[in-house]
Amino acid sequence: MTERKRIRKSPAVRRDEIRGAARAIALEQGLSAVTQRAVAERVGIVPGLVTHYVDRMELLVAEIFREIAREELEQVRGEVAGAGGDVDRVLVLLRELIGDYRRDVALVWVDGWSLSRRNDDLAAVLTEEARAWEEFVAAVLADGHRAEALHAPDALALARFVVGATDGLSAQAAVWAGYEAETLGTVVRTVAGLLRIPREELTLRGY
Amino acid sequence: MTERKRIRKSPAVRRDEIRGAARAIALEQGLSAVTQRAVAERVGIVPGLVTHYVDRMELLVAEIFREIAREELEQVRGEVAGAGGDVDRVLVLLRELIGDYRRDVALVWVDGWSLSRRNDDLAAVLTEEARAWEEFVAAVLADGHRAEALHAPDALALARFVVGATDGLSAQAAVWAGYEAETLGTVVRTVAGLLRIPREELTLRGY
DNA sequence: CGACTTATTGATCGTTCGGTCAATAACTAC
DNA sequence: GTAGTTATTGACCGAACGATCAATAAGTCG
Repeated sequence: MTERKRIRKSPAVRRDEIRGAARAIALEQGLSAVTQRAVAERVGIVPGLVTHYVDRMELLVAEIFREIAREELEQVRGEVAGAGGDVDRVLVLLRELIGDYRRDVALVWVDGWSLSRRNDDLAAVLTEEARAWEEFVAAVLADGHRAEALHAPDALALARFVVGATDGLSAQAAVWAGYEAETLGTVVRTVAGLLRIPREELTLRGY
Repeated sequence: MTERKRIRKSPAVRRDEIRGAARAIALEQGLSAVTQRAVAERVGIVPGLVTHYVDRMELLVAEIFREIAREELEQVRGEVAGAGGDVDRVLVLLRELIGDYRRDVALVWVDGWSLSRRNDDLAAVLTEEARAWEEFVAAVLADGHRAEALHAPDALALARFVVGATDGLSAQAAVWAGYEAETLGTVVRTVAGLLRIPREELTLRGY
């Protein structure tokens, strides 16, 4: 019925199609749904062709995870860079992490944590990306500290706390969504207090 | 070689053996390793016998998760109940959640989050147990608030924050262990600040 | 001791997974 | 137009999953 002529494409294009399909599946149905057959069907090719372009499926999953994590980090990085002062940068960061968090991406992180026990490639990528996040947040905090807009003597330790806490909170929100809004305020106030950001800075911004 | 006489046991005993094996596997190798065959081999029976006692495997996984989560909650509940004052109860709670957290249990929670997308029974249990945790933490905070030992006007919102944050932090620690100790101090100080517990209360306890 | 209940086995089914390979046909280049 | 390169197919493996069911034997009870 739906038998059509086989279309021959350049390896580069095919590779992109496969990675694109894998990425979409990961975001829509989770990392563990990224299977040879699922990717093949989405691209409209035969399963065997996927492995022809992908050494091992485990590796593809790991690379797709990296792609998604990097994308998110760069997006937040952009938002934060666009913010005005040092305090604003921190507040924008928190809003991005909690308020405007992306449910699909949060679920991919959860999958990553769970799968990394059996997928070594994924485990390696996971720690890399987590480190990248920590360093980014630490840099934002350190900048604010240098500018004396906030108090963050040990920026890295604080960053780890912020990243860990927000990860957990977005994971929660992702699974039983419902109270992101009320949580955002609590998180912002908490971290702001930790950073000794003056209370009036928050109130005049509506937190 | 290892063929031995078949041993016939009472349904109750067999059921316990199966649940025990499933629990051990979940803690040692993760929730997704709780399979018909793995459980059967561990008990020393044939795979078919497992399903004979267990309706559906998905349900067994969900029930095992509940067992593990409840166990942990009750253990922490006990520790907290044994603590002296209201402030101490909160500090003990945090120590249990972050410092003395159980790596295997934290990983089971991560697995649960990830698997619950495809296992509805598990998803239901997961939300139940998460609610139980929230309510427990909220109760501890509310008690402290009533006793005027700390400031927690909206105990449930705060509890959700604490649970979410500690979940994320223990998940992190579970995967790339290494900085639990330094994290504990940060978390304790953060939450203590949020609860407006006087600083001297912490210093004289060594935080 | 013999009969009955049922816990237990062993065999089997259908599905999905990752991975391999010869055969084929679509483009390219001469 | 024709030959050659190779992207693509289709047909396979073996392994692991959940699940079902008749046949069997262990323990119990009269």
